[in-house]
Amino acid sequence: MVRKGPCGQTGTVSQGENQWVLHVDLDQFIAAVEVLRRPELAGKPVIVGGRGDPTERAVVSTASYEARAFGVGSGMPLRVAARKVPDAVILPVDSEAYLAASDAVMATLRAQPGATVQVLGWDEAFMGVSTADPETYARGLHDAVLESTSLHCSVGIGDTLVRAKIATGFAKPAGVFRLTVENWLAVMGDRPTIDLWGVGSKVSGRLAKLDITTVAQLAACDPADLVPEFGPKMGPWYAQLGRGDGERTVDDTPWVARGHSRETTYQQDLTEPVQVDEAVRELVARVLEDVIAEGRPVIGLTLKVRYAPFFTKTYARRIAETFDREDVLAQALNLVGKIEPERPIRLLGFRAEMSMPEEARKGHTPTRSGW
DNA sequence: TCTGGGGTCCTAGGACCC
DNA sequence: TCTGGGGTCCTAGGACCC
Repeated sequence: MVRKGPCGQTGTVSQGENQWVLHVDLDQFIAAVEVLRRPELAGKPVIVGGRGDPTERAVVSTASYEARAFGVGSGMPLRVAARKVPDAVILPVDSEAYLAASDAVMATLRAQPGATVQVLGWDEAFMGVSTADPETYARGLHDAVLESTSLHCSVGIGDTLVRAKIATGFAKPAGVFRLTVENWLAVMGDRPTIDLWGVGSKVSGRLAKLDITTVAQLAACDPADLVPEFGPKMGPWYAQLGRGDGERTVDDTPWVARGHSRETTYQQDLTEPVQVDEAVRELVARVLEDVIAEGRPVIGLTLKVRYAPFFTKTYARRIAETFDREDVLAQALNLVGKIEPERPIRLLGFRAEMSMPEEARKGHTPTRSGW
């Protein structure tokens, strides 16, 4: 499915001063962590999702290779997955275990000499390294992670963050792949735009309406031509993405959250105002726990409501900086007044936006740092 | 088959001010 | 009495990522 091995590039190193971006991604991270602590699961179809109960409203977080062979993938309703793989082992999500494993992996990456580490999520990170031989460095990285955590990872090598990130897809499983300006079009040119990091089904569809279906076509287009469809920022940005260009520097500035949110899908739709009131109080309390732990004032609130079956509305409000529990709760309950009565509610979410320290505003974000 | 939970950023349109 | 144009703030919604 994905190409493996060396990319066959020839000639000189393209990077000045041997600076490289590596993207490290753990293989089957969640399933691998579960198998580590229950070795008897090795080789079996393992599905992790929700509370591990396939009769509940929940989706698959990760499926092992054995389960994927049956057509199970992330995001699929747990109920459907269970039907596809009748003898699957279905496990509840155990975030704390994954976080602990993640911390061990990241500590190993940071311990590499001369490395700058930018964490992207539980199971992946960018690394900035200086070396004349990035492939050897990458294999050493795989071995170091395996030795310290018993987990396998794949490593993408690139001259930009975007190329390194996409390269990892060709490195899996447990391999190394290099993607630079020199082989970008040869490797990616004929592929559909949706293969790009940051292009999903909607954007690839809108690009197709402009007769842009491949990465090569996107790379060749005039950025200005995309502005009418995508706006002044996103238009040129998609064109740049098509070329694989973008940020080249790995930034290890600590990440500062813009806000915190909690949301819950109810196993039975809420129909009574009393239930809604109670549910919002509970969400607000959970969000405030996180906010108070950070010690930063709240400046905005958003209430998200999914009316059954699948119609979502958000109600937002900017507020005067406050740190007061009762104040936030009162204003949240005020937003509840906007909810349409008489409609069953399947999901409620609550988000608090926090004030940002001026110097942290530039701090990178976990998922869009390379943009 | 019936769709989680935690994030980020962008855009459009209305309100308001000068 | 009716109206331009620019700027900023706010709300709602959309798209994407892990």
